[in-house]
Amino acid sequence: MQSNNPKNTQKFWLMKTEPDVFSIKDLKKNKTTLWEGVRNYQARNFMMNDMNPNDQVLFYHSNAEPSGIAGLATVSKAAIPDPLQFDKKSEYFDPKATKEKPIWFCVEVKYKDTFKKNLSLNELKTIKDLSDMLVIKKGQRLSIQPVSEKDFNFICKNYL
DNA sequence: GCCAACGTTGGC
DNA sequence: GCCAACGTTGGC
Repeated sequence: MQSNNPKNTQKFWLMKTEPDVFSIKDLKKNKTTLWEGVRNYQARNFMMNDMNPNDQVLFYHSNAEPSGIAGLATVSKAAIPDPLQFDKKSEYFDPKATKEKPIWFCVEVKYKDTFKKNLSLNELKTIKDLSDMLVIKKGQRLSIQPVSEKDFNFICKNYL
């Protein structure tokens, strides 16, 4: 699969996770994790086609109190077939997937940093410089979203 | 726990 | 290929 973007360009992302399931603390403890269980084609396509090692990630807690950006991570490995699609016992098992023709992919993500204070969704919505971010848009459910370099840097500079 | 918004499925 | 019905996400 050919990417629209050159492989050597560093890109920026926001990745959502429910902290009850897997939080920035868990990532810090584990150092790296496979971003398994994504079952949305748009999010899959980002991982499969556009995410490369060394891309930077805003680690976002959803369904949290409060929801918001909790940390930083980096993409440490390019996409591989999501092992859970082959695991009959997993809730992410997909009977249509085969080893020859996997359907779902996941990247590996590595811990980088934790925000001293979560940058909550409420606060994000009030920041004029970040008004283009997808995550603040109503009804935006995509669990992996592209972030502009400008927004990424602004957040790190002012809120980390 | 509610429900708006969105994605997916499947009948036609 | 349309679209109604259903399932899921995720803020609140």
